[in-house]
Amino acid sequence: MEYNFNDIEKKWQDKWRKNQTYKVDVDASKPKFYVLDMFPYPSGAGLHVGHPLGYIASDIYSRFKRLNGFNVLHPMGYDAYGLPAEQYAIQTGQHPAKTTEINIKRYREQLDKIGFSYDWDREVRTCDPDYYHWTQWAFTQMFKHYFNTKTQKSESIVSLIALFETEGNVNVEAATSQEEVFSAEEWKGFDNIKQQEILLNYRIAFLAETQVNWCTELGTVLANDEVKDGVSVRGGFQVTQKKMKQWSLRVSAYAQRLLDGLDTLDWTDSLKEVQRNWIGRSEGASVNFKIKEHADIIEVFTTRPDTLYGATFMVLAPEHELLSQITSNDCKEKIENYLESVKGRTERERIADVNKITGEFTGAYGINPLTGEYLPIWIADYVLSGYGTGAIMAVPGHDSRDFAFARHFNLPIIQVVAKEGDVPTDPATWDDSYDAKEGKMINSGIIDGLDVKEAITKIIKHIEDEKFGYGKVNFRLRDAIFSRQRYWGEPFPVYYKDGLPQVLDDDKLPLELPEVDKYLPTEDGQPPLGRANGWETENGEPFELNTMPGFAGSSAYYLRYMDPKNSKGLVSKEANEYWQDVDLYIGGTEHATGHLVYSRFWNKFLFDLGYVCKEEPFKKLINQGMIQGRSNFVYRVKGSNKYVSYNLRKDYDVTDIHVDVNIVHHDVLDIEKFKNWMPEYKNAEFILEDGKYICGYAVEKMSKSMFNVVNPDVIIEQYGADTLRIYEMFLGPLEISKPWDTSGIEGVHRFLKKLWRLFYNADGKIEFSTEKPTDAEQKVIHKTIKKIGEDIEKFSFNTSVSAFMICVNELSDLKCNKKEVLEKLAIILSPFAPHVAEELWSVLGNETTVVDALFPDFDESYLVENTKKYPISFNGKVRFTLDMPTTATKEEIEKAVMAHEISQKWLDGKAPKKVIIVPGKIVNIVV
RNA sequence: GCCCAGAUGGCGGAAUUGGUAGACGCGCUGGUCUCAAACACCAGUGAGGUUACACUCGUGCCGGUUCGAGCCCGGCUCUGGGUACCA
Repeated sequence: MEYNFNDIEKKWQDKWRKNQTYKVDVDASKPKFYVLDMFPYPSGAGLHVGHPLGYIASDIYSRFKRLNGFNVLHPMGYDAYGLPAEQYAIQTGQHPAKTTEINIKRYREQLDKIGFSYDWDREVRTCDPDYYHWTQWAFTQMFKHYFNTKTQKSESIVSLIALFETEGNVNVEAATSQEEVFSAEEWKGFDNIKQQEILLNYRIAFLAETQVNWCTELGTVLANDEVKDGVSVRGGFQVTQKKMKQWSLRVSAYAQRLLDGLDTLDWTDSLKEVQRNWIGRSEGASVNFKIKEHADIIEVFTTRPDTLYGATFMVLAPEHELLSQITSNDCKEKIENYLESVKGRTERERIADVNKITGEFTGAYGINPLTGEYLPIWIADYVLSGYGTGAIMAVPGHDSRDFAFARHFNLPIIQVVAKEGDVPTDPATWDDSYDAKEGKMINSGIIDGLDVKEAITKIIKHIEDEKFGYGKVNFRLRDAIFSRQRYWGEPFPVYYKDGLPQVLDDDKLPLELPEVDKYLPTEDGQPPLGRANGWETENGEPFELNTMPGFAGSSAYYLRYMDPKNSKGLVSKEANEYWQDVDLYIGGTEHATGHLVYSRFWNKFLFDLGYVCKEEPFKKLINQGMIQGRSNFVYRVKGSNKYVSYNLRKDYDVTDIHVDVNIVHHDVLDIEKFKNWMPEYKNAEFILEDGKYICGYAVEKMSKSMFNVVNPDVIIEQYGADTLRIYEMFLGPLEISKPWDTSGIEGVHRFLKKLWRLFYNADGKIEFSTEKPTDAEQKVIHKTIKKIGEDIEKFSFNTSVSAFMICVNELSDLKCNKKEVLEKLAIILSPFAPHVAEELWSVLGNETTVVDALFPDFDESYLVENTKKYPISFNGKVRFTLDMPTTATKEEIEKAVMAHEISQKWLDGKAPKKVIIVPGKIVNIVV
């Protein structure tokens, strides 16, 4: 029998399905292992060969763990809500649920062909009411809790109300936007509306005014990356900054815990670093500045309170709330002009434009609390309203942005820190500020002469004693805006009573997404849900019109997989306590900040409430690299329909044209296929080299427009899923980006055919021997078992594939057909090539599936070498090799080396200066 | 700008973490088989050099440490990714 991969793969996929080979359940008799892929958004384009890379890696690891006796949870599902489906719905009128369903079906067909070991009974879809029931439920829980900063935990809003009733909010330490202080008596005196407004300031899920990029034409809020040059990327419509009531999640409350948790995780340092930067903890002080001739106070956050004596001006964000009150009459016009000029710019644009220094003087002065000096107050868009207090004290001597600003507007610069050993110089002569946090304080009153660290401690104490500020830790991490003006997302389980939001009771969940006539905003600018008929409670209270964002459904899906059919809760206690957390999570780097911050937050919240037993959801995480496309080009001679081959193109004036990589083989163009590819090439003429048309190539993003997309289905049809799986791994290290070039796949395919011939003789008959393997055969297989086991644990799958090739090459050379050896080979190969391994395992006479076999142990005794080929080098250059017994002593080795004739040549009669012998490694002789 | 990762044959990539650079595969060259092709198999393949050896050079660039550096240290160049005036 030939290696007929199509039949074999279909046969085993059917059997696995029929026998429910990959179904898993809680099983206390076995240790658990949870392997998770980042679930995909099912796009209309289907999968290309880049997508399954991570899935194949995780599948190999899952199968390996199962062979080692673990009960492996390895599920898959779909992140089914998303913008493309909604856009398509707007264009075609088709319900996004319908197109999503079609896309999912296509994804499933493609995934099934690759032979994954997913337990499909556990599939989840974020758009399924049985699933988003629990997304909505989690939201209602967030509505019903607040974050106690003293205990660093989320606690019930009911307990908060009890506190208010006994002592007001004076002693409450909470993550809140509430500023007004009230007593118990006052609280009791407030009416229900006032009380609800106050509570909203404490809830983890809260409604707040937020600055958003509003696009009137599209009737929606846009993300920063959907806006460019003040207009929407899609459509080019005007975008303005607008304040809107939006649901937000108080993610920032968890900033410290999100930071601390990183230390417990087995993630790469670079990924942890990205998260740390995103959370952005900084220590410093909050300082209050009085304003000349005004009662108001400007609160400022600084990480350098030590430089307070060096502050020479202040800067407010253009959005600062005190701006209109403090602006002097003669400056009003200029300030308004300035505000007009920055209005259209998004935060990202303001930040990105480093070279353009803009700002305007308000006419007001702050008062330095230490010196009583007047500091002119400016506004500038380099100060952001979303960070700190939206106001800074500017210390141009020791902050490079302040320095640039001071230079540009001719503001004074004072030196207050001098580098150890340096004499103070005139800042007017400086090219840049001195930002380093080291040196001695000068010109600094009570902290003069101290070094920076001491100065910070002392000045904070002073600020606190004098009551114009306090030491403070600030975070960059902001609360997550949770409202979207879209149709295709989870509806909020929220209705409005007297204009105030209330959440639905648990027994009213899920609140299902209603039908609408069009997927567009209403005429008066309401979100699409404004079109739904009867979108209100039984009592006529209107439901929320916004829907939830993409990250809502992906924040707890790993928990749902543990218990996907549970109608009583997100996950049962039993299932959660068994599966606990994700042992291995594989996905792309693009989720390094968004998804991985939000789901950690979500999980910590559920942990506080006692619904999950682990505080961190993803123990180990690996980012797979991107598969890039490898594009091919043809070269058209300008002004003609003639195409010149790659190496001849220099003699002509040519245009590079992308050509479909699927009609190019080893960079040779299939001319007939090219002529039929598009009508314009029908009558193309060619200038060939050696009778062939050679194409050029380039590594680019894999995309339709580059004609370099390769579909896994096509590869599978031609070479089989096992070849695809192995080739994807063989391309290079998992974490690294690398180009896809179908050319190399034949080597992998040849390897599988060669493997097949170890089992089948020249007549195509299965033939194996039950005799004991020879030592040479044992050595080959045991060496491979060892290498494969180690490589899989290191996720070094490309080197495992080489090891398999070497193993098959060596067994072929030995003409080995011993059952004992072949059987072990089938098992260790099965995670990589499950179909062919299963087939070969079964033809050896096994009745059970190879999936349930035991990964063989290797026997060290077969691996012992008794001779070592020593490289003998002179002055570090290898001149010859010498076989010595591994037991040889240094003295014996030296004697043998010195006696060798080539040594005599290199010694040239001289005595060696030094002889270095590392037993088992090398010999080096210094002459 | 900052952070992270990387740079090794014609190509994808190996290298036990300081010890024979280029495993494995692709491609290419020659050969066997075949009427021919495909498949398969065998041999060769970093550059220079030689009939063949010998030998010389060689892991982005410059310098250093070491008996010995692709790997460690200092400085630079380039590429990819992330991030963004975060006070």
